[in-house]
Amino acid sequence: MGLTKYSTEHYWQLREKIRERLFSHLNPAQLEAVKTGKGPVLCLAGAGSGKTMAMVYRILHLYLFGAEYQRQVKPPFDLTDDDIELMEAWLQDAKEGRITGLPQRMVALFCRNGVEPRRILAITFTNKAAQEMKNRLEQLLGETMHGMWVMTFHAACLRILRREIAVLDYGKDFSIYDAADQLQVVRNIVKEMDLDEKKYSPRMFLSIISRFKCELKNTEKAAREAQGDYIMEKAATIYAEYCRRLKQNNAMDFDDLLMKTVLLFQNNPDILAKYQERFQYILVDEYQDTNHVQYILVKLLAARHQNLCVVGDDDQSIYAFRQADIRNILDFERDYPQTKVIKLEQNYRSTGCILAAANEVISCNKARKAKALWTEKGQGELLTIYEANDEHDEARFVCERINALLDNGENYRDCAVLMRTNAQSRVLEEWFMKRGLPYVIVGGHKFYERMEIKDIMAYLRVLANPQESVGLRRIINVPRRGIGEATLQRVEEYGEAKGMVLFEALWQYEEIGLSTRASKGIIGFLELMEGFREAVGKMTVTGLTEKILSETGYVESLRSEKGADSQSRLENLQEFLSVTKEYDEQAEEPTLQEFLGRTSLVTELDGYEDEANAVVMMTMHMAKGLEFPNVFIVGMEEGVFPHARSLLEEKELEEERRLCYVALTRAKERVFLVHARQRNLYGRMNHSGPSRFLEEIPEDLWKEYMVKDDFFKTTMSTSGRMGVNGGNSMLFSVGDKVEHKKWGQGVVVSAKGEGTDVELTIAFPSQGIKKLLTKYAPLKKI
DNA sequence: ATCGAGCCAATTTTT
DNA sequence: TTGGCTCGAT
Repeated sequence: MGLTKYSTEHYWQLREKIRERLFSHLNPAQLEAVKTGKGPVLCLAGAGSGKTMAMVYRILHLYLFGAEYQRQVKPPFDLTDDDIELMEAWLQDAKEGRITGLPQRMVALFCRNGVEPRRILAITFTNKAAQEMKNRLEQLLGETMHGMWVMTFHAACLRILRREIAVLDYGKDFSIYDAADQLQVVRNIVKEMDLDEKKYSPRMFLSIISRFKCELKNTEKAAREAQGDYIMEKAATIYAEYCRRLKQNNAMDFDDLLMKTVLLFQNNPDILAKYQERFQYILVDEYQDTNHVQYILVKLLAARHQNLCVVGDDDQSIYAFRQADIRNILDFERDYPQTKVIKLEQNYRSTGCILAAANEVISCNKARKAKALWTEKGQGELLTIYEANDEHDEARFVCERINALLDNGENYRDCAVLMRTNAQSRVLEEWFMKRGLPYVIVGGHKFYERMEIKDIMAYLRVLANPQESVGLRRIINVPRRGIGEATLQRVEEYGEAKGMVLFEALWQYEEIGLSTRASKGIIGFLELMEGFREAVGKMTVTGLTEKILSETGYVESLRSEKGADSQSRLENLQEFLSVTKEYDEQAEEPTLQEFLGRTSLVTELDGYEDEANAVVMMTMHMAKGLEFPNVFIVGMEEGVFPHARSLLEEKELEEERRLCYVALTRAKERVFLVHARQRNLYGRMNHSGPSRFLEEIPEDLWKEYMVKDDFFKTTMSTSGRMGVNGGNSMLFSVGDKVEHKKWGQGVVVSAKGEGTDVELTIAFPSQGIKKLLTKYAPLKKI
């Protein structure tokens, strides 16, 4: 061991060469973002400018080479000739274009002069982004960076809160309420206050409450500021009651996770200091989307070391309605005077025409940081604008152009249809089905929002946290066990009077004096729950879930229901069980609590990519961060896009314009913009002119598409063919031979229903006749 | 307790 | 036009 042939100087030279080589494919701006490890960095990353790559490489650089690269006096003590040879060989390979990952040994040597992973915190908004970052780092390193936190704001806060639960006035098994749970609580309050639900919608109050929390307003402050404004006074009252109930339920909503973490830090300087010391290097993705709490949270954590790198694009801020505050990014330099501003303006995604159009549109906004994307790509094709007769003609046009693209060698999955609102998808879907074009809708209703999933989750939640009444209320009579609304009201009233939560009050069923039937139901329920309670901790989450599903009779009651609906619910439950199984197997120390925490912070978006080859339809909001060779933007009319609700306020209009910018910059090769002369909205025919955004695109960047074919060819024909999209995006017609995952081969006997909910009747020779929803069933055409 | 008719409102939604 | 929700009849 020890060095023989080589000088220490040689080691440092090699290391430097390797470092240069590793980052050699980055452009100068990206490189600067990567190498500026110390101090505040504002990285303005335009659309398609290689932002994720810059972040990933920045972390890699910190890990391997530290924040301030410098030659050390001594090489690692255990450096050997073999190591030197390894480094030389790697360099040789790299020169010949064979960079794959880094050899373990090299990583091990280098990282001794780097930043410890546990000092790094990388925050994203979505699980998907966090996962992607982790994956790419893993790919480069061939190992995971243990101790580093790469996660969403909410996940990070949840972890901190659970760790610091001791100083929090909360039980350690607190539940996390999602939007539906929140709404339920507000609705109950509004009802009890005898407010007219029509005039004072719970939704509105909920959004005001969310704003209070995001602005870190406590109930007193909210009440003080509300004085004189009737609605706000009511809102403040509801806010106070809402907080009280969540507290009583030992529950937090999404906003609480952030707000309580900030409060925790503000009230406990020692705890804050601990995390400041731990996270010496902080990265924040999509900084333009941060709201006030998130802003403060980051500010607190970064205050000590100021090694804060935020990445974002003010032009892509499209979540103001979720309290995202664009000032956070616009004023970053003011907040951190030492800031180094780095602009990533080279775009690697779109053609010149697309980029020019996007630049022109966004330049109409006033509140923005000046920047101009450029590309080395050629001009590419002109954008296409089509004036459709109506929404059907619009959909027809999209189908037709996609078919043309297909003849051109493009794939379905290379095409995306972007719209302003979800409702616009209906007509498009109809036409896609008729034309036999496979498509997927991204977004829409989510797995964890399905009734059966919410039910089983509610059981699990209540078992983890019996104080939790919203979940309890949900499942107490599911499946039916004769505990009706009237009974519940009485139990609740009793509980309220005695200061008990619902679950405690239930135990007092004798005191309350209920009907025999109700009592029997409650006893049955309590006995069941007792059985489950004993199983918590002794069984795996999967085991517990199965126990609940069978002993409550949930599965049985679904089975006895006929129809495709209950069938798909059973399948969803099966899917849920595979989620629990995966968790049980993969988690280091599986617990019910952790499982719940994890799943409540998960959404669907995390992986539509695996889907089959199909056209992707989604809202423009959902498209952020994605890219497609061909992008269709439909509904380019005043009132639709920009949306009618945004026309009054300049601010909102600018947000719509940013949305347009986001939509345009999704495209790599081609953009098709469609507006309709008339459109059926809410059952009424509407005539609106072309979107102002169309007028903002210079004429030399687009061409108008003219109809060549006969109008009658474009009207919908009612053929017997009934197509459907599916998880697999397949189309089925009567007579098709199909293969089902479980039941094997069969023949489609009939198809009925509309939209995505087409129910197929399929004859399986071995299993008999089954009714299935294509949407959910694991079916394949053969 | 449960189901169906009728009424009303109607963006976007990373967690 | 749709879907979500309330209220009234079984």
